[in-house]
Amino acid sequence: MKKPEINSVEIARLAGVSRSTVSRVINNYANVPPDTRAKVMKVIDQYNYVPNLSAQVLAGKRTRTIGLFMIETGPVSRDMLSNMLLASIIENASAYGYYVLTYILRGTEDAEAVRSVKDIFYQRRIDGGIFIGAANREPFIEHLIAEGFTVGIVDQELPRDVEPNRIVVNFDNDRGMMMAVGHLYELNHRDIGIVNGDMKRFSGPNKYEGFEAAMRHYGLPIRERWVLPGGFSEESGYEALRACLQSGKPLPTAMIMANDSVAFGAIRALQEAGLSVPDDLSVIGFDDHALSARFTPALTTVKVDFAEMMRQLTAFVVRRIENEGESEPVRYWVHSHLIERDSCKRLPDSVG
Amino acid sequence: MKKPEINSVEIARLAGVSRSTVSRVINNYANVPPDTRAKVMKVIDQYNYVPNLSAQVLAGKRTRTIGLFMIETGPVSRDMLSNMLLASIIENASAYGYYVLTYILRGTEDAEAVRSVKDIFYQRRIDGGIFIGAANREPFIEHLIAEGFTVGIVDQELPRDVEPNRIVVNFDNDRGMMMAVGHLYELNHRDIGIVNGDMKRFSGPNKYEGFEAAMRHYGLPIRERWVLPGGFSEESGYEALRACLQSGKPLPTAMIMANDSVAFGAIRALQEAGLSVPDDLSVIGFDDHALSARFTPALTTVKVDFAEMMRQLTAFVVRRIENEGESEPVRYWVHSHLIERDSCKRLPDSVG
DNA sequence: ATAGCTTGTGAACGCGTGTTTATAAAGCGA
DNA sequence: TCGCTTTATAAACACGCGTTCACAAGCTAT
Repeated sequence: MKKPEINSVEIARLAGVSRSTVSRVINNYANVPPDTRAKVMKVIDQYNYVPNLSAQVLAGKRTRTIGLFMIETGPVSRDMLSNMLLASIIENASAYGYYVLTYILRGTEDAEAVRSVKDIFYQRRIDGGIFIGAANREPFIEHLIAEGFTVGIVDQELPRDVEPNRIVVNFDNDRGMMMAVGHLYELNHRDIGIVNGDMKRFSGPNKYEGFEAAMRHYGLPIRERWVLPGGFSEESGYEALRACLQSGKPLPTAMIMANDSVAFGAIRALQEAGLSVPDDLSVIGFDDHALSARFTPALTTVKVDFAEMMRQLTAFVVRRIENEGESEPVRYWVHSHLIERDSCKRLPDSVG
Repeated sequence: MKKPEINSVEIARLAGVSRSTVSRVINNYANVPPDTRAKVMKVIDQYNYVPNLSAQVLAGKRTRTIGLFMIETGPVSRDMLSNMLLASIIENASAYGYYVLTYILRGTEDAEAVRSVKDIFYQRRIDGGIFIGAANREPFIEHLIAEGFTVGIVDQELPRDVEPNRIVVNFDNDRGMMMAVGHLYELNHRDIGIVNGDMKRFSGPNKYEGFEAAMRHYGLPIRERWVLPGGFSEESGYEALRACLQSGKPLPTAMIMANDSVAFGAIRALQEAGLSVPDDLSVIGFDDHALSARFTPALTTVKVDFAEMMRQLTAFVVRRIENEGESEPVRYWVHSHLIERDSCKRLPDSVG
């Protein structure tokens, strides 16, 4: 790329002032009289002068850049790397005058991952990082926090205790499960099952705990045969239901799925077995996947407001960046709400 | 963020050499003997030293950053901002040691848009830009090229003449249409219609031209009543078919849609009117949207290999960046191929 | 042994900007 | 008018690194 001919020295010369005066104008210092400021601004506008960020950074300014690290752990996070997440982070950052540098990370297990993220922080001097797909409590994150970086996390676990220096936004899975079970309860369902996500990763444990609590709240028993092991992919949902159907065990009247993809797979298995959703089984998913509204049957699901979540996360991160002293932990729960579509059926009022 | 205590001065001191020797080691200069290099490298590794990019840039190096500009023009480009595009650009750039700074641009009409892109180039000194959603020939792009920036474009138009300094990858819509019409022809369809995209934007005109050529090639007439005006959204597809059905005109036996979203809408309109796809009408879409495989009926569509397209585009842009002299125009057509699913029906062999 | 050459290395400068410090100008009270 | 304070501006330094240039040490050829 060709070099722009113009720099602050030139601007100063053209405006007939010194370079430091130009700097004071650009950085909105108080001690520059209106007429001088106007004079300088005129030249700046005329020549479309923009300060060189590298020089500014070298002289001690921020890069106004946030690293967005998408951690790739199988197909799950591919799905996460969705329009919503990225677009909202970029738009919100942009509103604060920050730019987003996106980086795809394959896993967070090896030392190489920590190393490459640290290198990006040091080499490119990004002001902060947002991590999608990493758990709050894993060593990877701990390392980065220990290094003193500003870190924002989309967490999937329940918080156990307060971690300092940390900015975390959470899915409100508890509430989501409560609404899902509640909705089914209102439709007179009493035999409710669940296809779990990966119980070692992401929202798996959290959602199951929420399910337990919700069932307890509504006074419903959890039957082990209706707690199906799963994952977060469509395949896992398909396999879970196929295995269940093959075992010949009776089905519940409704099932809650770890997410919408799982629901798609589960429904496919049911349909292949000649069963109908919602007539033979009611299904509720999680996430409100882009597909869900158009799926047949249109999927009832617990929608998480991702846009709002990212808006908050970005705001917190920017704020932390701009108030260097701060280090209080931040936790933000994003509301979820139920979207009723066609995959749940009302049962006749029972005898009770 | 706290400052890293270590810089090249420190490294030099610790290794017992001068700073320029450190620099020579880092930049792989020839005239440094193996033992000196080893000595320096050891200290570098030990302290996890990474050169400060801002300082490197200021001293004349590249930022190794590519700007990814997603132009937002209605819901279309929201759809474009998909996993595939972004992930492939990032991954490919990453393989070349480049990073991606993503920016969302609302339209390219006003001077403000050009201005903000230019500012990013000058201020952040990105090495090049990739533009998604901008047409190759619009003034916006011309401005940027004139400024001397390295620019890569995903184009939607047919090339008319050779434009210098330009890197463009194209959808192969002609071939796609040829395959779509050919497929229908093989299934004995002779009455083939089309729901056009926006004829003023993106691939609209290109696809229609391809459709014309393909129909001509197979010796089929184009009936005006089966050329429906549309857009690129699901709504436009729905409206197009609703209007068509309401007019009471007879339907063709098959229709090609501007893209898969349009097809979803069109199919919805047909189903609402009690018609079946593919029994009453065969439908082919474009793009192989994430939904298409799971849609009911699973949609036959022309798939464009976006990943390959982005791979090529990124490679070209990086190459252009690294060979500063070059300015030959680059054009690359990405192959498309037909994915047969369930939305097309074979008609009985006709009398002919 | 000396001139010429090669190889390795350090000193010094430049990149563009922010910021501190010194200086000049202007205003003010007596 | 003089000394003092305030205000405006310029000069100088720092940021971290690449690179050029000069120089020293080691080598070869005569």
